[in-house]
Amino acid sequence: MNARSGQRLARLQEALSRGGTLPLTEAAKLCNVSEMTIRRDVAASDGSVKFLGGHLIMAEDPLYRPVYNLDEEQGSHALVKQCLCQRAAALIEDGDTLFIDCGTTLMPLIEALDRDMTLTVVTYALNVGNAVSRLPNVRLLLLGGLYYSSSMSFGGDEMDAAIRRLGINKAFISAAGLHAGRGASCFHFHEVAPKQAAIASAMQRILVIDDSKLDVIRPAFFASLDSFDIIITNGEAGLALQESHQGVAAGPQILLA
Amino acid sequence: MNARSGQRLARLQEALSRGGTLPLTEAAKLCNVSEMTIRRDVAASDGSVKFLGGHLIMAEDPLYRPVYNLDEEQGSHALVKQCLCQRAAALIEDGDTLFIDCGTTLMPLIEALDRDMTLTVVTYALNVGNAVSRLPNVRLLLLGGLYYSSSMSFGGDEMDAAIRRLGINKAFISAAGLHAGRGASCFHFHEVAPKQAAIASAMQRILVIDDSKLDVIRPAFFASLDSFDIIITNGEAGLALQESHQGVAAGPQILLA
DNA sequence: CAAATAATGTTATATATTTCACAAAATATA
DNA sequence: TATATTTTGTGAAATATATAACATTATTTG
Repeated sequence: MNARSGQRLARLQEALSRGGTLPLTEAAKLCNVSEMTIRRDVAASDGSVKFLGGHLIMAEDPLYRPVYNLDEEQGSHALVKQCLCQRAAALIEDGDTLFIDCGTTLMPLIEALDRDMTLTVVTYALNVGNAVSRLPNVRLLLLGGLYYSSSMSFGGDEMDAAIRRLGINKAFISAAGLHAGRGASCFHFHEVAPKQAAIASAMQRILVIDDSKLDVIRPAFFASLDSFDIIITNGEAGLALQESHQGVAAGPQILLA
Repeated sequence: MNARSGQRLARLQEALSRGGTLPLTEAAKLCNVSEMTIRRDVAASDGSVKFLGGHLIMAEDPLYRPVYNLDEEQGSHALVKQCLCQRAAALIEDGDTLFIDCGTTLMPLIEALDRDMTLTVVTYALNVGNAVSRLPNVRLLLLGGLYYSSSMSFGGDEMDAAIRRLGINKAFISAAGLHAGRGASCFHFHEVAPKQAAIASAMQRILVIDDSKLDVIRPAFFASLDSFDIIITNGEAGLALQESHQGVAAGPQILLA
């Protein structure tokens, strides 16, 4: 990078500082040089500006960008989770206050929310918070605390009490395992308190869990099967669960997506 | 434009709502459809999203941009803010517990953090939380509550007490205005409590503010000039402030970046 | 001022993206 | 259930963009 190149880059950055894009042809005119020279300038720069389709744009710092994860875990079961969440979203009514649990299972639920409904979402998950923060008609209550990157969620002593103070209509709970006898379990112990608090204080408790997690046990148990009003699942194992609960008055309603 | 197309577009707009670009391949995966379908959706849309070099971007039309976009503010003084934050980062020591205020001013501070230091960061800002959540050596304490999209931060009754319980070494505070007589002010009233709590409980209070905000008054005052130990600023107005505090024993130390 | 070096411009080539036309699938309608 | 309609997927052709090699123009330096 030479002396003039730096000056040109500064000029281009200024032009881009308001956002938007600058066509390469415009950039070349602006600096009174050829398009090739602009290309070379950008290539030699620190990466603050870059090319995209013949236009210059400000490079977005990945550090600033919220985690919008379509991670590996989600990838394989993405379709299933989407189906489960569509079923779950149908339960939501205008004005509801929802609790949305951490993990990737319930992310499609946020996408499936009716944009015209006025809702309040309570969560202790950063990924959920990020997604919900973009929805204009949804009030977001993020329960903070110490961040656990393994589950992209927060934990802390006051969380339990904070959740119990809230009037939650519907609690959408996720789990890493569900066993007919032992109940629902998760990987991380800090999730237990908020999950239990949500189950305890919500009017309606809905477990959303795909069939790969049925008949599975994970280190931290947090609720019995009967703690839930509705369990939304799928597959063979889901059908088996549904049939075993046929006619049982007290237990949860099993919905297959 | 058909019914599903609208849903997909809404999802894509959400993914793009904070700026940045989304590769067509990612967009297709996100919606579980082919790239061609995404192309058709975008073509049939009202123009709020468009293509550029195989990536989706938000159209620069201000009509479609978020009502109150902090990104714009960030761009304009990005270079200045980076300098200020570099100066600020030099004050940080291994093992420190830092309070980082909301807004865009202190975002470059996160970038400037020494990756080898073990730190704890306390914040009530979602954008700060997102950025810090990616740093492996930094413990993140995000103070949650009701989300205010205008400042990308949280507010709530318990925040004040929560902050006062913490042992904060250094509080990095931002402001929308600083006036020699009236002190520091910000736009949003919900920021007052956490800012004041941080100032009250921190060992060292550092105000980071660019010169465009000097001699400016904003609706919510939160601290007098003397509340700060260090003020990091720049420019002519910064120099004037520094000279007026020359030899004053009690007041804050003014650093120019 | 001429040789050497650096910077820029031009052209051709390689690569990627966009468009188009049609086939396949899904959905709606009779 | 069969038929029409809509929606989506695929691959080839057209277009645009990115890269690389070399020619040209400035700039420096002895």
